[in-house]
Amino acid sequence: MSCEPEIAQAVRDRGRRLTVQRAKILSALRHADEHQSAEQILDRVRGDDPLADISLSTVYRTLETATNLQLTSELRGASGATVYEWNEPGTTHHHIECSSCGRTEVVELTSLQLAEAEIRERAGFEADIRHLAIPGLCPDCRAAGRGGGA
Amino acid sequence: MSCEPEIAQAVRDRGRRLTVQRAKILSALRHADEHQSAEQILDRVRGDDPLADISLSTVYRTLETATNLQLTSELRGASGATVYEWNEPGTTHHHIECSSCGRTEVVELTSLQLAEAEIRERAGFEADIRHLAIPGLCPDCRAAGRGGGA
DNA sequence: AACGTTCCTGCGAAGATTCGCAGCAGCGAA
DNA sequence: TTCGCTGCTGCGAATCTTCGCAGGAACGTT
Repeated sequence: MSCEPEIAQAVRDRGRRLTVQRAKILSALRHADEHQSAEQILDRVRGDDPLADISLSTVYRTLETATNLQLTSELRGASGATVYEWNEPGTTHHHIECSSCGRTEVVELTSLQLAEAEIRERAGFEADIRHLAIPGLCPDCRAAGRGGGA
Repeated sequence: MSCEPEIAQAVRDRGRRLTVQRAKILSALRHADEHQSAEQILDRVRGDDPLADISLSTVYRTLETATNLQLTSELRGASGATVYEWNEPGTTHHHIECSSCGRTEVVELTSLQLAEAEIRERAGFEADIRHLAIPGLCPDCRAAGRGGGA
């Protein structure tokens, strides 16, 4: 894919080594249209190149590294599933997940930028609120009276 | 402890059964001064009553149930640790966690209430933003140039 | 106080994620 | 182009969390 040089650049610019494994893992995630689990990413890598034999540990480690480098985001949903997604630089969006049926929706939230400022003031932390998993109740489950109470 | 009737009430009010296990687990968490892992809660239960033999599965299940009932909150930090805490009714606070050194800080954030309204408008979800784990960089690590870039 | 219906629990197994170690490979220097 | 340092990978083991099943217990009813 044509964007691989970009990925390579991004990794090296941050002082890390570009390995074939990293290139393939990040490329697979980048070209996925939605968030992916570690296992799904590995399947994609193998689909692109059946000879690629990358271990699952490496997938986890690469994604951890890339998340620290802010190339990707890691979302640990309340349902227990951990998924990853590529960060389009400069973009922001949040995942709201129904705690009753598990459905997730992607939303852009401008009000969260205020929270970053508030955190900086109150705790001195430099918060990174670009991609958050927020629990909630979807319209259907709310209408059906699920969640919350009995 | 004197508050056990309260816990019993809270569980029964929500249509669930009050078992000795639930009472002990929730009581242990309620009296802890900070968030606890499942293992730590089990240790506390055993500390209070060495005869108590509660399985770890039950701790996990009880906390899952209690979280759905909004009696407790579950925080899955970016560092991978999952911890639980008792919800003081009507209170709100957020955990900000340094992605470099792992230190966490508790902050009250009023600006997040705006986000609930924004989510309701844009996605129709009823978000529950009372206890969130937010990634960030603590002042020390920021000063030391850790995290973020190279 | 006894009964029956469900919900809960404990156990063991399965699944998911992280860790430790030895060897390989990327990248800068010569 | 070759060399060397150090970071990265693969593997297997350890840890954490969830699941499925069979038996036991809570609560409403009688």
